[in-house]
Amino acid sequence: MDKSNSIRFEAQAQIMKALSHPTRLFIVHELGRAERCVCELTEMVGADTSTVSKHLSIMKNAGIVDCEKRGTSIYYSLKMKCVLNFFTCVNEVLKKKVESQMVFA
Amino acid sequence: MDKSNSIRFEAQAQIMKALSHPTRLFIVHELGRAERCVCELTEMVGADTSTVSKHLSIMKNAGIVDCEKRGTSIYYSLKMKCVLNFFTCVNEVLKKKVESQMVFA
DNA sequence: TGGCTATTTGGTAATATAGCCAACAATATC
DNA sequence: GATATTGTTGGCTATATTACCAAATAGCCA
Repeated sequence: MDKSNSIRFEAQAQIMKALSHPTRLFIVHELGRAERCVCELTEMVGADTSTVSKHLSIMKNAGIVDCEKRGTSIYYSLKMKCVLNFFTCVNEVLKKKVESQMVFA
Repeated sequence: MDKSNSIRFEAQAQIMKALSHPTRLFIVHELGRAERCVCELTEMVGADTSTVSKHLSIMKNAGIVDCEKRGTSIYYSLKMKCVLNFFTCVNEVLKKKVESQMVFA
């Protein structure tokens, strides 16, 4: 693994990491439907505002979401649209996992 | 976020987490080209065998890779082929990030 | 100005992850 | 059987992540 590749894999890993938390996946899922302000997401997630804000900031830094201030609120939107396609792929893996585990049930 | 969705997001997050480490991404990339035994991967990665073995075990549990014993060695292969497409998506995000950071350079 | 509302940031404790070494298991070879 | 080769697992330490609370910041409106 040479240096430039190692840098690339680290950058990719950072994006994947930003997508590796249930709450963040929920938010991505929700933003795939419509943009939302922090307070709406906070309500939906059911956690502390600061917690949700931090999740959003992680995804913003990773380039997954974008935000725009309008009035009092900050509206977040999904920038990385292609991630939605990937969920199909992830769900297939999950389906296979469930099936293979059924063998032992 | 109702209960069944929360379970689904957690399951998805586990798969994403298994893909959130540079070394594991390197391995996925490599297995996308050809199957490899642990010793080959260990050599390529340049870490302890136990470290590589643990990375592989994490991905195996997640359903991302598969393994088969042949002769003395255990060959790992990529089960979740669709992940390779996703890298295109991730790389686009990276490209956008680099471009947007250039504005401030 | 002063008080709201919306959001971010810092601090902290609990938990999870990563990597190395050592020990173990399985198998092949002499 | 003894020994070498290939992988996995347990133990340990260092580091990272998460979630909450409290405090700071920003903009709006009376």
